Formats: sequence, C-alpha cells, structure tokens
Amino acid sequence: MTTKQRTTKQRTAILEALAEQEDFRSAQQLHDDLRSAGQAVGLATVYRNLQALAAGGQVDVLVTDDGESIYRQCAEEAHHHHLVCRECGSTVEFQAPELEEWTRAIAAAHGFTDVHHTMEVFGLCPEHEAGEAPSR
Amino acid sequence: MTTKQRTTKQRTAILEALAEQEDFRSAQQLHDDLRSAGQAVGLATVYRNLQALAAGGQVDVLVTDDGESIYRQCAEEAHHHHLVCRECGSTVEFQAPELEEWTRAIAAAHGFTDVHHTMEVFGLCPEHEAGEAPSR
DNA sequence: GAAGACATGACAATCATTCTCAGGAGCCGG
DNA sequence: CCGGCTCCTGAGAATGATTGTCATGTCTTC
Repeated sequence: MTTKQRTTKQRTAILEALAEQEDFRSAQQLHDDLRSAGQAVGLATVYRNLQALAAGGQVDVLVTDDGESIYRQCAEEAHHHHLVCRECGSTVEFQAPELEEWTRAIAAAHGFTDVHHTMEVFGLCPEHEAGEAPSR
Repeated sequence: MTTKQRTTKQRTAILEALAEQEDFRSAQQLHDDLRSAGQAVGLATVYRNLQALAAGGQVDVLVTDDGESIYRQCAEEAHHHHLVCRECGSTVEFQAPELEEWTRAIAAAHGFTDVHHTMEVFGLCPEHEAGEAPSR
C-alpha cells in the first residue's frame, strides 16, 4: 500500500520549501520558490512529489475556486480546517469537534455512511479588512 | 451590479436542462445533454450562462477535487450545503444555522472579517453503502 | 421596420496539470 | 567499492477545461 519512495534531494528540497511557508502555495509558486532558492527542480517533479506527499498525508491540499490546487504543510496531524485570508493567504488552523459530530449526525439522518467532508473558511485577516473592494 | 440579461432560448434551454437534473453536472456534460436533446448550443455559451446564473445565485457551483466546476439548480434559494453520494452523485440539501454562527464566531476570534465558507459532505447513500471498495 | 445593444458560436488562446521518454541517481547484493 | 536494476528526474509535448476574440444573429426599443 505504502508505495515505495526514495529519499531524493528534490523531495527533500520541496519539503523544506514547504516547511518555510506559512501559507498555502500552488505547485507553480513552489516551483518558483525553489528556483529562486537556487534549487532547480523540474516542474513535473514538483507536481509529482506534491501529490505523493498529499496522498501520504504529509501535506494538506486545497482546491481554490478557480480550480488550482494549493498545498501546505500543516502543524496538526489530525483532521482540521483552515481559516484563510483571501488577500494575503495567511492561514489559521482550527479544529471543530462539534462540526465533526454534527456532520455525522446529518449524514446518518439521511442514511449516508462512510462520510467525509470538506470545509474551509475564507475571509480577510485583520491586516486586510479595509472596506475597499480591490482587485476582484 | 445586476448585469442586464436577456431572455434567449439558449439560456432557457440551459435552465431547463438543469431543471431536469437531480445531480451536479459539469459545463461540458450539460453541453452534451443539450446537444443530445437537439438543442445545439455553443460550448462557450453554456459556460457564459452557467457563470451568469451562478453569479445571480440561480444555480449552485461546486469545484471538484480535480478542479472541474459542476453546477446544479437547487431547491433552496438560501445558503445551504450538500450531502453528495460519491457513487451515484445523488444530492441532499441541508441547512446548518449552527454552522453558520459557529463559523462567524471562529472567524471573529481571529479577527477575520467578510467571511464566507465552503462545506460539502461526501459519503455513500443508502443504496450504495455496501462494504466493498469498488472502482477507486 | 430600423438601429443599437447584447448574445451567440466557432475557433484560437490560456493555464494548470499530466504524460512521455531518455538519462541520472538511490539502493541492494556481492 | 562495483554492477545492476529500479525508481526518479527533467524538458518538452500533450491534454483538458475554461476563457477570449470577433463576426454574425437576435432581442428591444422607437
């Protein structure tokens, strides 16, 4: 099950790049980051590793509204959710025991089993809460 | 803000196609559906109208794991969530007042403003809850 | 019925992501 | 330490969904 995986310097580099990041980053951003850092890693490699890491639960994935996948190395190992600033991308992790229970209850009420859910919260962090409607 | 919109037969056709559907459909699926139904509508038009309808709150949009946008005409006008069977795609709508409040609370606790959230639940509906691990 | 405004449709253009394939680098037994 | 085999990497091509372009069609209003 646990697909055999080697320890290559590219993989290590990617993990380190993720470790230095607070925010969610797209594969492409990460690729740029690595380039800038002098670590020339192929784009395809970044994608492959990111997927592998995500599959192994070592990083969290989110799909943005426009269908881009973004990755982040999270502090919590356990299931948790995110509060993300839609301007600067800064992220707060939080857990929601009530939500979990509550979800289970709703699912059960409709006879659904083997449930899992996605829930993310987007907003403006204290630093960006100004009342203007900028870019989009 | 309310962009002026005409009543064209294409738009009508799209709405009808959506009305006949219980499940979420992608733009391309809808396009095919229309084609099959004899209503030859341009793909670009389907995309445009879907977006317009979504913006106007007349249809709901969901972004799948692989970044595809899927649309559905929902019964509820108000904000609500979905419980979707990952085998057959059948969907149950539900509201979650507690969740809404609760989300606001968490956001506030971290100083976030202008918050909105996404939350969808996936599972196996009563008809598919068998213990086998089929396709994927 | 005519003019102007917006919608449509076919196709090109984008963009993120995946595939392909040749060359390179870990890992294991000797 | 060496050979060999397998997995990984990297560059670019290929894919697939979505968006842009622009000439033409169709409402609406007068």
